[in-house]
Amino acid sequence: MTATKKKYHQLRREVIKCLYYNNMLTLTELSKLTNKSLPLVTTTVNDLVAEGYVLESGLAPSTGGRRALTFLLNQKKHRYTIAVSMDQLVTQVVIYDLLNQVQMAPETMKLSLSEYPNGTKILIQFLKNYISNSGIPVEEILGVGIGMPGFVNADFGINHTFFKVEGDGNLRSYLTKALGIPVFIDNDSSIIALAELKFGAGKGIKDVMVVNIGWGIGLGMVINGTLFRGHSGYAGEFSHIPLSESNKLCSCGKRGCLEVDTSILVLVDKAKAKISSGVNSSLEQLFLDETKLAGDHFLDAAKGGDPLAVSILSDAAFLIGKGLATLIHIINPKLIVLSGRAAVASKIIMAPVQQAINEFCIPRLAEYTDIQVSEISKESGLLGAATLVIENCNFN
Amino acid sequence: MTATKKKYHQLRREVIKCLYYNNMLTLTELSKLTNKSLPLVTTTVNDLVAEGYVLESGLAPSTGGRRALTFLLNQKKHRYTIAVSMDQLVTQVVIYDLLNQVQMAPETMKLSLSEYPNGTKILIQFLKNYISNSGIPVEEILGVGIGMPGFVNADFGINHTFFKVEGDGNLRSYLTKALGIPVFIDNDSSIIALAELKFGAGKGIKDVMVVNIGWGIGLGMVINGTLFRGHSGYAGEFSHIPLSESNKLCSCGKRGCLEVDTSILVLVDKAKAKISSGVNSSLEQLFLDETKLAGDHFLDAAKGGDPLAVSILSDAAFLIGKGLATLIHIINPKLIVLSGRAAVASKIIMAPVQQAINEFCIPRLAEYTDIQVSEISKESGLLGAATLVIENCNFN
DNA sequence: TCATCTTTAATTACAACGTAAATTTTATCC
DNA sequence: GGATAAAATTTACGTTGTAATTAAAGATGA
Repeated sequence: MTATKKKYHQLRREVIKCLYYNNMLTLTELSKLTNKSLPLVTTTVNDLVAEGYVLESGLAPSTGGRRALTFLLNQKKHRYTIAVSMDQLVTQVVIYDLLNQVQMAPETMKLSLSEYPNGTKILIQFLKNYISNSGIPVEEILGVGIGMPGFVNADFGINHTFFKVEGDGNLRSYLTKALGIPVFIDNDSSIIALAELKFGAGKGIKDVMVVNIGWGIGLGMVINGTLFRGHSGYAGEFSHIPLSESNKLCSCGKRGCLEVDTSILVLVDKAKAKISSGVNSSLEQLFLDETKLAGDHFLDAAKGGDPLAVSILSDAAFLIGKGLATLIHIINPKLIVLSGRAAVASKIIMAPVQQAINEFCIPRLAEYTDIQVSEISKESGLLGAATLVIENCNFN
Repeated sequence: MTATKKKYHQLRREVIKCLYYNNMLTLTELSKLTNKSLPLVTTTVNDLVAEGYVLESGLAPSTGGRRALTFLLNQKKHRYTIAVSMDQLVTQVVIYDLLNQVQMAPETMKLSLSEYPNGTKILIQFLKNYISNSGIPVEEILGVGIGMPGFVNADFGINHTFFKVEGDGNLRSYLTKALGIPVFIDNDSSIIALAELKFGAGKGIKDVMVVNIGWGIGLGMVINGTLFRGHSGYAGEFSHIPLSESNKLCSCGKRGCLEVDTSILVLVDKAKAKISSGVNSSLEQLFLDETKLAGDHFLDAAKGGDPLAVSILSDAAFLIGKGLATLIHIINPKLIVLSGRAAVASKIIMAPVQQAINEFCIPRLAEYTDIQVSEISKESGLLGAATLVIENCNFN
């Protein structure tokens, strides 16, 4: 392909992405978002309309002069993304169209990554079933985006922690081959940060830190408006910074890691210990119901005001706040978003986090960083995975 | 000025900067460095040669084909930078030409920023004298670059900690007016990072952290190849992260700050306390000589192997290493450079820093980050200040 | 030692792109 | 309802980039 043609395809992709993130745009807006001239954007959009990728969608409301034509992505072009969101215990999949509308009810599977270190085949079968049940032809699927825990190098497509594969160790190419669809993988916390950046509280903000409070503590970093991964792809290893005074041994082999005192799994253990030592709590009953994960029971109880759960969660949130104080000192971000499973208990988390920041941050720094709880935490794993596909696929 | 002319001037400036950083370049190299086409770079360089800014400098050694013409900046164009490097106690100034060759012996002045909170006038007089003694006409001076401690917003030209000025509080415009030369200011640690990025160990590396170990502990961050300042300009407040177990109160009002146990001023106090409690040390004699700062005596003693100084400095370095472990977890940089006054005692510092990193870092992360002691620490404050001018002036 | 081939630089021609002026369309004001 | 103002398109032209061409140097081999 000639250099000129490559450039053209690049702009074509940029235009599609802009419409994906912003739904409906005028030519002037597209020109500004892509940093390309209006004449060039105009011809590119015309081509995309002719191809069927983009639809003309009536006139924009007047802003005092001639009304602009608006454009949006065409659902009837039948291009879909498969979004997969994994955590330590649960894997979820859904299929979206280009407007991020769900095409088939999401499916969930329990898959404990530490129990099934070679769960790759289970994952493949799960995805194959889901895709074939959807009835959507493979050639209409742009790609499969997967957010997963572990040390993931997104560029090379390797997960150094889970889903080890034989040969070159390249999980992405292995899955791509197995499914017959382009697969893109990234760390779950990076994926959540991507979702916040494009669709959530971080939209349009340059420096955003997204904390993923779940079975572990993760951090996705947005710096200068793009996902920051560090020199070798492992930036944001927030959960193992030396911080806590606790002496408990972490899975990483060190003591004092943030994760040891703040992951929801640990909080559940703490609650169980308290209960068996005689403390009364609604959790005692809830934990008997095994149709739901203990961690989710715990969060429900905290949200419902159970004193034990609230107390344990508050303590953890305070420690996380202390970690965030360090982050604020180093990065000076505009915004910190609290997300992940624990975000449902937003009211209980916010106060101690803010309190810790007040206590451990220089006031001048603290005042420049907003703290928010994610409003899209329940779907951000899937939305981010879909975004990963859009960012990387070819739109052929 | 039309948009076209602006673009032309931008490329002109880019070419001059590239030659400033790389000394001697061919047209092909310039084209790659500026991301501009060869024809365009060729005409731009020809214009610069005609103007006298750039000199043709013979043929490059052959690489197997036709030999390329090389170009370098023309000293005889008579354009100079004034570089000012300030710390809490000492201010230094020098005048460079475009090849960073010293035009007049540097001058040093003791100026304690905390004792003279309004030292602005002293600084102005000092610089005026130096400039007039140099005999270089003002119109040949491209600008004055100043690296100074404090919360500095380089874009707005404001120092929120020192040198407060009346009115709009804009130190840069105040100094520019007083000196009649464009002035550019930045935080001293950012300046040192800039110097490492352009002339030191960080050359060509994308993610570099530069630690400034001096009267305090500073951090200059290079992320994605450029100086990172954070959302409101205060990124890298490394010295006040909650870390140490010490209970000493920091100047910032908190306890446990890194600075409380690691700044050279504190180390001197520790040494003095030990000496008066009866410990023998060569420092006892050295501290009597007041022609040199106590901190420098301390570093000399450590470098010379004095057991007391070595022991105190090693302990501090270990704590700094613990802080760096946090930094590595969050940023995952390619390189950490240890610089500042303490860099002269590199051999004593390196071992405990590395030890702390081994102890507090996940091995996978630690192995991806190199630690080095700066080789240009003695002049990096001045070099960086000159660079600040080159980065921001107009070359008229 | 000279001719030819290979490699890299510099130049040139042409196509792509951006800028800014001109034109069109719409809304608002009188 | 017409004049005016504002904003969106279109057009024309100048700048920039791409790629082919020419030039210059070294390498190779008879």
